[in-house]
Amino acid sequence: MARKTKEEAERTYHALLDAATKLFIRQGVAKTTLNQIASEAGMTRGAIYWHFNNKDAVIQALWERNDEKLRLPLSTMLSNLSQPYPAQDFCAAVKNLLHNIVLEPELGQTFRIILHSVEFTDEETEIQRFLNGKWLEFYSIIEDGFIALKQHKALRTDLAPDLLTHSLMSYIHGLIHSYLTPRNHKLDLQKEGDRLIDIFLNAVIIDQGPRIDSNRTKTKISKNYD
Amino acid sequence: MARKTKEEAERTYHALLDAATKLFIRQGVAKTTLNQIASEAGMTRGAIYWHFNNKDAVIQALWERNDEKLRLPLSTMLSNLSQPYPAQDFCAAVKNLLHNIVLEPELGQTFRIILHSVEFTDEETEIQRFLNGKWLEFYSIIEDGFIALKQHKALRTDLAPDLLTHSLMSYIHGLIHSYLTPRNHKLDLQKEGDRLIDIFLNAVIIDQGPRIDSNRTKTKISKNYD
DNA sequence: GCATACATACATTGTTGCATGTATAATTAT
DNA sequence: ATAATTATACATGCAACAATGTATGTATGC
Repeated sequence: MARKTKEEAERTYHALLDAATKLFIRQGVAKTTLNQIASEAGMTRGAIYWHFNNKDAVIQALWERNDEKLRLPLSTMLSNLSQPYPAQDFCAAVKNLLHNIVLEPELGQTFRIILHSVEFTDEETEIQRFLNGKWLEFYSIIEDGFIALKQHKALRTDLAPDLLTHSLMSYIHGLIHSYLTPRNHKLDLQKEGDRLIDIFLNAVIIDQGPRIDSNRTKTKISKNYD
Repeated sequence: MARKTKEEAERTYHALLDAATKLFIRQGVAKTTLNQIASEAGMTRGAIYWHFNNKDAVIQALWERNDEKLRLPLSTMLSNLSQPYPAQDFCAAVKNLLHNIVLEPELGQTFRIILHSVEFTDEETEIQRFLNGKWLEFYSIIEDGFIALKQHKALRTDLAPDLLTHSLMSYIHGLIHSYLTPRNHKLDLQKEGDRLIDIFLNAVIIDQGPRIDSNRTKTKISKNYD
């Protein structure tokens, strides 16, 4: 077929990723063939092999398309912890992360595909290496946040920042995973996300100057609920 | 070939599951063929198709073989919360769950396969339905524990038991996932598991009568490490 | 004698990767 | 400005393998 303009080519690129997302969500990565993806996008397999090397490269591109939607806000919010009560900002940054996933469908779907359909094996694959790199970026961002909190004496615990980072990331991972897993009894992250983050963070960080009881704290910290 | 005795047949059954575990961990479920599993176990595909219907059935059997190692201890511990300070037992039960995963390699490997290699799609597959059922069992066990704690006024928060259950399960899921994911910068669940559970549970449950500072609590609660 | 516990063989299907085709956009030369 | 050239953005076709499911064989335990 005829050559397209650069803009048209980019539109096909995104159409392919959209189609892949749709099919991956519906029937899984393993059961989705490159032919199906192409058809769903109104193309043939030639288009896919032009834009990507293989199916894993599609997944990788899927993440790269949504990466900065998550990383950028978190990074900027956590590196600008305001002075009187930095823990407030830290808390808000984490909540904002969940908000983004809940409010941006494409981001949520991409996250779901990554969480559920990428195998982590002992023989490290390329996409595995890629995702581990991305994970490490987030790890560093959050750890820096905890380190800053520690310097400002805003930590309630004596646990080391790296352990706190593992802990928080595990919690966030679990919450998102629970939210994105199709089950009858699902977690309503939209409604309860802020509260669930409050529970955890109240255990480790100090919200403002005076030590506050956790019952009263809850209403103080969460400004998004009444 | 000749027919085997029942004991021999059961040994092949387990040999097949062992082989599957080994290969799934090394190269992933998707890239592992039934032929490879059979060869690894010193059998042919005929043996697999005799014992299982397909690859998903192998995974399902893998979980069933390890299911009670997790569910039974948790269930018994959480349904027998001792009276003066039930939160202590609750905490111990959760820690014990992590201990089992850390100390029993087969259990950990099985968990890893389930976590990383089973796709959860919108078109619900059979193994998906199976695992969702298992998840619900654990959910109920833990929720019952929280309900009991609430009745004994051992909850520090006014959050509903179902939310607390989601929260704790997400956290545990995240911790285990982090521990079982091959990465350079991994979480040492063996060393830090108890501490990480303490952090979280101290935020929501009351350990014993008087309010205790979280620093001292750590050494009080964890009896398994010194 | 019947069911069991496999091995073996086969057919079928599908998917990947690549090679090739091709029409046009973009670029360069004149 | 226009012609020639080249790179682009796919479509199409093919070869090849590989994996699954199943059907059938078979020797033996029960």
